Amino acid sequence: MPNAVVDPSPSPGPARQRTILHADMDAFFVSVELRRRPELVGQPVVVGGAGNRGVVAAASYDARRFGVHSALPSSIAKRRCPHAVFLPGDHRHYGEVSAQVMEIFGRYTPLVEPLSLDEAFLDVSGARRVFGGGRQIARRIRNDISAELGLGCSVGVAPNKSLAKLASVEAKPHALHDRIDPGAGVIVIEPGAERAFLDPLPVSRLWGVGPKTLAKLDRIAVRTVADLRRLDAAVLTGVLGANQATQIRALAMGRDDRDVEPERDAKSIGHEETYGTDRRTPAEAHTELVRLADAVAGRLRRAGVGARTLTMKVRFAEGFHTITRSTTATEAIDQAATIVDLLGPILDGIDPSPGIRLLGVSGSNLGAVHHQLSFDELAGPEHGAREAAIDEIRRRFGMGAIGPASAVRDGEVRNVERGQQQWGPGADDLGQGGN
DNA sequence: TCTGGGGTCCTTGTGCGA
DNA sequence: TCTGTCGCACAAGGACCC
Repeated sequence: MPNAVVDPSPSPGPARQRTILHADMDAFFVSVELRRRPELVGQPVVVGGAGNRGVVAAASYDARRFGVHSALPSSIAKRRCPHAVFLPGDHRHYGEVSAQVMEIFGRYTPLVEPLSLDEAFLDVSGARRVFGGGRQIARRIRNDISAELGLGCSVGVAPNKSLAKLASVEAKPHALHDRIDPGAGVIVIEPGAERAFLDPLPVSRLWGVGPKTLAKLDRIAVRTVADLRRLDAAVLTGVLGANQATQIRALAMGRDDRDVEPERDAKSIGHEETYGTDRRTPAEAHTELVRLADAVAGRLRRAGVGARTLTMKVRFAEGFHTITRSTTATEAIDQAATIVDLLGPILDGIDPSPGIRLLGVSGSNLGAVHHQLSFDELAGPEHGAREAAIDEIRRRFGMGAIGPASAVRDGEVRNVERGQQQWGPGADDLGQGGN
């Protein structure tokens, strides 16, 4: 089917009735794995980090029946469902399948805003005349994804993003004790039916209400969206602050005027790693910093940007305590050595002996890089030529082909690659102490 | 039971110049 | 010259999302 020809320009005026879809793949990572391994269909399957510090990325509905869900520590998941099959996950493959899913979305509207690999908002207001109403389009998308990719997808249809997202959750399959409820697949919230849909929902379902906010609301006996809507605005502001109070009150009323934004520039690029065993010496910590800086610099160059602000994150083993330290340079940076030069002294000021379980580096304040030659560089090879050569070698031979000398262990380059360790350290991370 | 990685956005505190 | 305050930028931390 050719790409849809629709008018992407938003009509002026608040009275315009929008039709927003939220499409969300069902147990995406697991479902993709089951396509490759059909013999596992019907069994509890978990994708995630299998190491002692890993978490569950996705659980099949058969695993969810045992109380296993995403973000659950893998150690607990194994206890709850010892016979589950654990798979390590394949971020690159999920990215490829995700692109196919997004291509299907794009057939119905150019206004597709991906939220992650497995979900997106679609503004189909301008596509209704060509493809039918929101429900019709939602069904067609589900059919396309099922027929072409063999995957399940749930879709919420509503006048705004927040409601569409809530509707897609309601449309999803549910794991019950004795069976799996397949769910409606598509749920439509018609204009005028917003409050009837919202009122009975628990407040925790609203965007922006996490564990902390939920606890605050619970203290003032606000448990459902109806409770929240009826609450005096001044009381809510007193509890949550003006900004958050205004925001979640609007959502509780069914109001959300955010547009679907197809293209959003990244605001930061970063990497972080949790180690299977803690790093306890300055030398170990420095080695990890070099690896992370190398990975972040590579991604900055690939994105064609540099970062002015560099932030280092350190999480200590004891108490899960985390600190961040940042520094802002006068110019945008995309070279690993410069990142190490800037963050190294900060790391040197932190005592690793209590045990560092996670180290992270990220760059923000992104912008164009204006390369300037220093005296050293004038004396040495052409500036940027070394990094360009490294990037080219990696493009042709893979990330492990070349890397910082300090990242070499047992004759292998231990580079950091995006998504490589998405769900925690592997069981084989033994640290470097004494190696 | 013990908590990943990649992000965004917000709040609060502080330093600084006008 | 001293003091207050306003706005801004930045740093750090926290909450939240998938």
